Amino acid sequence: MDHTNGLNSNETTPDNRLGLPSGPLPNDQSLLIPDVVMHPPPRLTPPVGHPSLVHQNEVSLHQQFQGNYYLHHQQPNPHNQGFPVSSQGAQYPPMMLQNGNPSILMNTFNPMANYTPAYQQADNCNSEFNNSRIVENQATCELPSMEVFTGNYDFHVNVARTLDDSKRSAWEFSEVLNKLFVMEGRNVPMQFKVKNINPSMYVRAVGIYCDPDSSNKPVLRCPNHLRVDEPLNIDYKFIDHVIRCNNQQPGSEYVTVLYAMMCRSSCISGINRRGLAIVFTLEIEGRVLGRQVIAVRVCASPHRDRMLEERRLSKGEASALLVKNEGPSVPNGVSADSPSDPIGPLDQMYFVPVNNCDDYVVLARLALDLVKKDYPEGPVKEIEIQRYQSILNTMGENQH
Amino acid sequence: MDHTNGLNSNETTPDNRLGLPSGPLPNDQSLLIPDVVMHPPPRLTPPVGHPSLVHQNEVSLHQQFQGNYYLHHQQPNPHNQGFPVSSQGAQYPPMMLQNGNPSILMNTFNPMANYTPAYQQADNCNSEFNNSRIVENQATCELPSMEVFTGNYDFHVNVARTLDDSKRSAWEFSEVLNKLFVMEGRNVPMQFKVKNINPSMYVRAVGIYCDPDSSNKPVLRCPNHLRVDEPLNIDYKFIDHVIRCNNQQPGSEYVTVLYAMMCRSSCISGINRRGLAIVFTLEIEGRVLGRQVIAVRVCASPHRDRMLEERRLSKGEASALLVKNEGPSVPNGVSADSPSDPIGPLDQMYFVPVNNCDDYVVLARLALDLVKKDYPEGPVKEIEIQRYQSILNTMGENQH
DNA sequence: AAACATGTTT
DNA sequence: AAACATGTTT
Ligand SMILES: [Zn+2]
Ligand SMILES: [Zn+2]
Repeated sequence: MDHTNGLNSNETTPDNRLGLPSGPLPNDQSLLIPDVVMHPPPRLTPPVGHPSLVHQNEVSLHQQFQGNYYLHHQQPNPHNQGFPVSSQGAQYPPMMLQNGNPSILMNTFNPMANYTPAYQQADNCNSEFNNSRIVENQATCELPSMEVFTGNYDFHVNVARTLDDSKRSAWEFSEVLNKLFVMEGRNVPMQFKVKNINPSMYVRAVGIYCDPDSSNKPVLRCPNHLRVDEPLNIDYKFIDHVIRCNNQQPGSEYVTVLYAMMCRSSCISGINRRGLAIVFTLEIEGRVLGRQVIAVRVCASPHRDRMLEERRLSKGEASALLVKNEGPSVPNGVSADSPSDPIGPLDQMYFVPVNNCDDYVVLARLALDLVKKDYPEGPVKEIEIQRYQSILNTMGENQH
Repeated sequence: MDHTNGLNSNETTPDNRLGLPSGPLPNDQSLLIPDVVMHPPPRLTPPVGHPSLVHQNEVSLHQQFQGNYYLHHQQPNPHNQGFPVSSQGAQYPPMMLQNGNPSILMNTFNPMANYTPAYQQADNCNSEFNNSRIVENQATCELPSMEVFTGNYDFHVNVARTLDDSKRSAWEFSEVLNKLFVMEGRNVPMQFKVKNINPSMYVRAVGIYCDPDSSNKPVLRCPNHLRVDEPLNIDYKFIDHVIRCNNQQPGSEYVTVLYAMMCRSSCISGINRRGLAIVFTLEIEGRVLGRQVIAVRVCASPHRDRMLEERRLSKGEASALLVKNEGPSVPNGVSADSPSDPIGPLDQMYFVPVNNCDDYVVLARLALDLVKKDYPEGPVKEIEIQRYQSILNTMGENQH
């Protein structure tokens, strides 16, 4: 099925109709809210995972968050969909270590991905964050990938267990369905694990419809919930985003981020009973390092509906259900690597930590040479070459 | 229960929030759409009904619509509710005979009614119609009366029977419940019978919640249905009105008007499952001549829901249902008169047809004298005196 | 028309 | 938690 015809659609977003603030680039609504102090990784140990182009130390997850670092919280980033005034309810709270060493970016970039040049709306960005790094990318494109891969940073997400063991708890997570059942507007703690965390990493959360007939459409709030007089819409810029990131909590084992779903799965003229998933991507500078997907149902009775769906699954009726309305129940199976490529795995980024300026320059020059030698001619090669030349210029390579 | 505190509420209407057109008098959205040629009454015969102040001929209903006359169609008239920017989803298609004889208005006016001076928004009015006659009145006040009375003009309304005898017809009418069950947006023909029709008469339709806790609130469309990109909202001025009058059909027995309900009874943030009724008032110059009330449920399955409610009624569960959600099931019982008063029945208007200018003036002078003699001192008396003096001025009473 | 889906009331 | 209310799918 070809969904690229969405490029020619005349879709408009309700925020325009309702006179919500829209800048010259309405698709980009990136936001950074004030930082929260967290802990940096104390030491780096050799990495595990993809060997190519990687020279890096590893830090165990137990040690990962023991220092002080900032966890930046970035708000929904709509994607560039190639047609006017259409946005996506996406959220990506970036995790940033502020005291990281300088690193050389050894990047493999998927030339086939729907990559959109970075642009930002200044008024959506917190000045403390170098938001030029947060870009539209394949995670926010018209048809975001739902392929799960943990990547070299062993990216995992886990829904925290609710403390309410009654049958009226605000959320329940079905392991067998890999599906979150949650009431509208209730915070759910999501726990992210990342090995070898880097200061520039962040997690992006993008809502996507499971049904291929809808998965090229952005997940936006319904007209009812868009009412500007809704208490929860006051003093909030992204009232059209279904996924809202409410804050984040530091921890020693993982980073916990609170997400709330601001529409029901049944919301009329909104999600409209379509199956929904959240795609979490671990990213750096717009490159996807890992991806996790969780199906979500936002409903009034999470317990009842979870029981019904699990019963249906066990009765073998799941296939009909999942194919039609819910989409594939987001297999928990994980591939450690992203799709392979002549020049190495795509869509991933690796970092070579160095603790002095001279070595940094030496490694950057080597990386530049490798790109010039190994990359096929094309825009990707040019971008990568520019990257290293920019680094070398900055580091005073111009001096001699 | 005292509902007058609604006067102090800070309610606002969604049309303001959504930036819909709102004139300096947002409560008044009177509209007249182009006239439809119908038939005038061929002759006048003596009247039946309330004797006081009535000198008039009667025309049988069979003869009533045999000539040519215009049936004006007027759109929802919001009421003045005594607080800012609140409007009511009201509709009143006026029936006007264009070739009627001049008449003296012998009016009894209820001094206790919440009468609001007439004002109009020029751009809402069809120029062919003297819209200064269509006013805010007690039918559009904060707490419109739901008392049924046929009045001296024997005002009756009847829901046309659907031609679709399947169980999926667009509407069904329950006689026992006096309740219309209708799908959203589907036209329902309402048949109005009026004895002794006068060219200035019209029918107003106002939606009202049956539950006293809500009956002082206007019946407005929900945010979902207010979307300006809804096809049915294009080129329509009153998208916030639940009751839409789609046209009217001449007939020899009665006037048929098509009404469509533009929200479901279940619409979130709108009717929100509250019981609803339509109050039809036969009026002239803002005076109420008769009133009929029909309960309405706008739903996806009119047949099923009618059966369920009728079954509930027969099981004696109706009382609980009706009191709580549906309100009194709008008794079909009818009183021919409106509440009595020392100077005669209130809220009704009678017409003395005369076929020459001189007699018209004589009768008007007599009416003036009667008002001066019998009416208690007060604003009502002043208004009535002004009315007759205005008539006499117009008829050249000034000449001598 | 019956079964189902899904929010609300009891 | 079960029953009910009410839109949708079969
Ligand atoms: Zn919603
Ligand atoms: Zn509605």
